[in-house]
Amino acid sequence: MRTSKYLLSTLKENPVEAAVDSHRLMLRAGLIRQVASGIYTWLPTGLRVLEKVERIVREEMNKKGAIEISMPVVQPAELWKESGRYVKYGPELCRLKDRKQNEFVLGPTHEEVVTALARREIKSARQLPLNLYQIQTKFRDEIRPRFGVMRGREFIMKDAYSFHIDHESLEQTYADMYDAYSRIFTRLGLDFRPVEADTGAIGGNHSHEFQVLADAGEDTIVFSDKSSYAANIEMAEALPPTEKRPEAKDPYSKAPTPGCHTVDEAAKALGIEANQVLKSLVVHAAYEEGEKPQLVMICLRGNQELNEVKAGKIPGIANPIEFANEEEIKEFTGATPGSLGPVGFKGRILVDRAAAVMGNFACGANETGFHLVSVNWDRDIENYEVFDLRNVEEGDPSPDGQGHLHLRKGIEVGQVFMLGTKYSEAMGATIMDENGKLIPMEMGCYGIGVTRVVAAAIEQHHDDKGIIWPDSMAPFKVAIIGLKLNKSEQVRLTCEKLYQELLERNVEVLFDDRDERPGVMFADMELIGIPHVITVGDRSLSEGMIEYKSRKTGEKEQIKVEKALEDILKKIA
RNA sequence: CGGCGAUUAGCGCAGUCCGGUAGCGCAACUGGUUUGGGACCAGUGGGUCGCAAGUUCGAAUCUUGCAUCGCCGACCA
Repeated sequence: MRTSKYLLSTLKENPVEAAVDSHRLMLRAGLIRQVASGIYTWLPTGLRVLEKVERIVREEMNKKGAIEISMPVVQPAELWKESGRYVKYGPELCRLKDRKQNEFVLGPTHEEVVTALARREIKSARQLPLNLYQIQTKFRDEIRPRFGVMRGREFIMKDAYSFHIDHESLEQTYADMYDAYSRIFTRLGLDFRPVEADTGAIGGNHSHEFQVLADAGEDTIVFSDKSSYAANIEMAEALPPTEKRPEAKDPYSKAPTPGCHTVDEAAKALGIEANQVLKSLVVHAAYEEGEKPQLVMICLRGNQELNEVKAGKIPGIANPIEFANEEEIKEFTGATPGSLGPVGFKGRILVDRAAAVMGNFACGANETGFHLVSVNWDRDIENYEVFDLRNVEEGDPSPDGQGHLHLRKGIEVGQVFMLGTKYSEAMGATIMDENGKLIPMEMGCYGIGVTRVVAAAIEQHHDDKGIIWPDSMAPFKVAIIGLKLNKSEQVRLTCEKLYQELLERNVEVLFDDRDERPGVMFADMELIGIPHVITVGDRSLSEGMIEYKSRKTGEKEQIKVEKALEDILKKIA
C-alpha cells in the first residue's frame, strides 16, 4: 500500500475526550473515529488490525473443531421471551419494532438464536458434540460507554456455543476452548491471566475469564503468590478470620456524631480508627414485581468493601443487589443513612465474617446524628447471620490455603462458561439419549471481545511515540520511508524496487511516498506502530546502504542495498 | 440512572458576564523557499454559532424547552 493512495488520517494533537492511552492512540493513529456514543467507524488501518485478530481467532477455533456460522444482529423478541431474558436482560437490551409493529431486539449475545437453531437442526445424539461459532457485531446499550472501543455499545465479538449429550462431553469442549483461548492470547502477544469468574447475566454454573493485565482495566483480579489460584475479585473468598472476638467491656452508650455520613467521618468524630466502626448498608430483600421490598441490613468492618456479587447470591436477597433509598431507610429505621446500625434494627441482619469478630465497636444508633460505642454481637444484637460478604484485600490469605493474595487491574478479553441446560431447557432443545428419553442438551458458551482485544493490546504495547504492535497484530509488517523522493531518482527507484519485491513475497508493506518532510513520515510510521521501518535516503544510499529500524527496540542498522530484501525477510520471519 | 460540564470553520479554542451581524491557532488550498525527526514566507477559501420557541428594533450572547457529547459517580449509609 502507498500512503498517497491510502487513508492514513493521523492526528498530531491529543484528542481531549480520550482518557486512556489506547483510546487516545487509536484516534491519533487513525484506527477509529467516533460516530455516536460508544459507536465507532473502523478506518482502514484499524480494520487491518481487527482482521489480524479475527484470523488468529478463526485458526485456533477451527483447530479445535468449532464450525463457523453467522447469525443475525436483529432478532425476534419472541425468542427472548421464550428464554425469559426479554425482561431479565434489562435496559441494556436494545428493543425495536419493524413497520408491522413486530418486536425485535439487537443481539447483545446469541444464546437464544443458536439454541433455536440447534433444536431444529440437531436431530441425533450422533451429531454431538457440536461447537458453533461466529465473529459478528453485538449491541449492548451500555449505561456509560467509555474508553473508546474498550466499553463500546456496538462491538465485535467472537462467540461460540457448544452442544453436548452429557456433562462430561461439555467439560471436554470447555477444556478445549480454554486451551484455544490461551493459544489465541499468547499468539496475540498479550500478558494475560485466566481467572475464576462469576457467571453474571449469561447464566450457568462454571466460568473463567481471560484478563489482560493493564492499569486501565475496569476489573480487579486477585492471584496467589504461592499457587496457581487466580480469580476475579467478585469470586474470591475472604477466608474466616483467625482472630478471636475480644471480650465485651462496658455496656454501650450513645455518642453524638452530627453531620457524619461516612464511616471515616464518624470515626474521626469519635476519635477512633475506621476499622473499629461497623459499616451498615441497607438493601432490598428478594421481592415479587409490584411488591414493596423488605429491608435487610448488611454489616461490614468500616474499612472494608461490600462484594455485591457475593451478597446477591445469599438466599432471600434481591439479585442483583438493590440499595434501599433514603426514604425507605428513613421510614423503616427512623434515621437517615450515616447513622444506621444493627442495634434495634427490625429486619434481617447479615454480617461479614470479619465484622463478626469485632468487639466493643461503634455503629450508627438508628437516630440521625448519633452513634453507639462499645457495641458487641450477641450481647447487644441477638439475631444475625454471618456470611462472606466483603472484597478480599491485598495480603489476605489465598482461599486455597497457599500463600497470600495480590490485586491487579485487568481488561476482560474473553470468557468461557459452562451453561448447563439453562437455555436448552427453557427453549426445548432436546435430544434422545440411549434409553430413548428426551433430555435437554448440555451447553457451553465462549466469547472473545475482538474489538476490545485491540484496545487491550495497545494498553500493553505503546510508548510516548505511539503504538508498538506485536508482529501478529500489526496492520503492516514493514514501512518504507523515501526521503526526498521527488528530488532523487536514486531514492525513488530503490524504494519502488524494494516495495515491489516485498509485495511479490506477500509481505504487508506500507510505502510512504508522500512528498512530506522526513520528520512527519517518521512520526506517522511510529505512531501507527509498524514493527519494521526502512528508510531510504541519498546520504546512506551513496554508500550503498539503507537504514533499518525496529519499532520495538528502537535499534537502527545499516544494511546493504543488494542484501536488503533478504535481510528484511529474515527480520520479519 | 444521579451529579457536573460542553456544544462557535476539519481539529483545538476565544467571544457570552455587559445584545449591535464572528475571531485566533493548527489543518486545507495556491505560489515560492526548504528537506535525515512533526519547516518557513506570502496569499486564498471555509461558519444554519447543536435544535426549537420566546424577549428585543436587533440574539452566538438573555429566557425556556429539547437534543447530543464528555467527565465523575453509581457500597462506604
